[in-house]
Amino acid sequence: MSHNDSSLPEPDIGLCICSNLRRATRAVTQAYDAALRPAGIRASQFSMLALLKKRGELRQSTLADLIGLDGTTLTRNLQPLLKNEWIRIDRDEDQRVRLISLTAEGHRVVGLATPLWQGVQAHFVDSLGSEQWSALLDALNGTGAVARAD
Amino acid sequence: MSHNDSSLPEPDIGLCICSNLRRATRAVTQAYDAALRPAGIRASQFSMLALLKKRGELRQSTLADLIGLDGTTLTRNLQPLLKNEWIRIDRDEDQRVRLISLTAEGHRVVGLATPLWQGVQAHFVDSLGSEQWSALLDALNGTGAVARAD
DNA sequence: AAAAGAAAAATGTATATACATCTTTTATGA
DNA sequence: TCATAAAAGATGTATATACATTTTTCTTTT
Repeated sequence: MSHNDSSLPEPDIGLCICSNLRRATRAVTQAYDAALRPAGIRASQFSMLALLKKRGELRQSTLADLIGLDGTTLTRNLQPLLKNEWIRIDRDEDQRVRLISLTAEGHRVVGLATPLWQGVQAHFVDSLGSEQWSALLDALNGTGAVARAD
Repeated sequence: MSHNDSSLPEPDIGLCICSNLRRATRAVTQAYDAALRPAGIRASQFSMLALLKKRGELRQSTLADLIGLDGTTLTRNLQPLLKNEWIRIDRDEDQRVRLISLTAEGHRVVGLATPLWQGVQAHFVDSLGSEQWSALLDALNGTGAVARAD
């Protein structure tokens, strides 16, 4: 068995906020993806489409801000949605701007997926209990705020 | 502005556990990646190398379990570590099994990265406060457990 | 000992993610 | 007006992620 090079106590990597977040996110994403699979949509895609349904047409950069996604990542993430014809991309008067909106197919898929989302979401909320659930959302908001404050 | 197709209240996607987790994880990962950049290593890579340093040689499948990573993902994630010669992959007596261990370079990089990790981790813990910090870790453990219980 | 089954990892394919840089278009300023 | 700067996206490149399937090796069963 190997030892530390110094006599200082090694920090506990097991408490790393980043790796704990990433591990939990992998597991939760798999659960949501599995629940949404009958609708042929993934969790990350559903969050974009549901936002477009709620807010209507959005600038691409606004969509990126709202989801907290790097702009270049959003450019890539829109491609599968386009390929499935769930969204439409139009130009603004300002020719630099792209306006994203749901197609009829997109509305249909969100409608299909929404009850599936409700089911898995309710399962998590019930299992956690509403107090740990809201503690989680609070902690995530706080943690994200710290990260973005840098 | 578009309305719901039915008169049922629309569920609030803003409270989706999955999308909130994913958003926070993106932001936090960017902060940890930025902090570790001077050592030439990413957060997800650091968590693997730090685990190997702590535990010594591990079976590939054990490593996957410990990080909570799909086995096929780990196969891919090991490639950059191999390319940088931070790890070595040996065969067990059982020729199906791969044994992963740190090289001298790997130890060196972990040593370089550890104080950087400590810095960013301390920043998050301080900013959150220890109570919200432990609430976060508890909630993440609970949530991950729910996800894996399916 | 040969066939069938199980375990471990790799491969094919698709999506998600971000940094550095580039292109296009609009706004500004001398 | 023309040059320069700024805004909005797209592209090149690299990593991260998982499902379905395949390959290799070992174990079990007959």
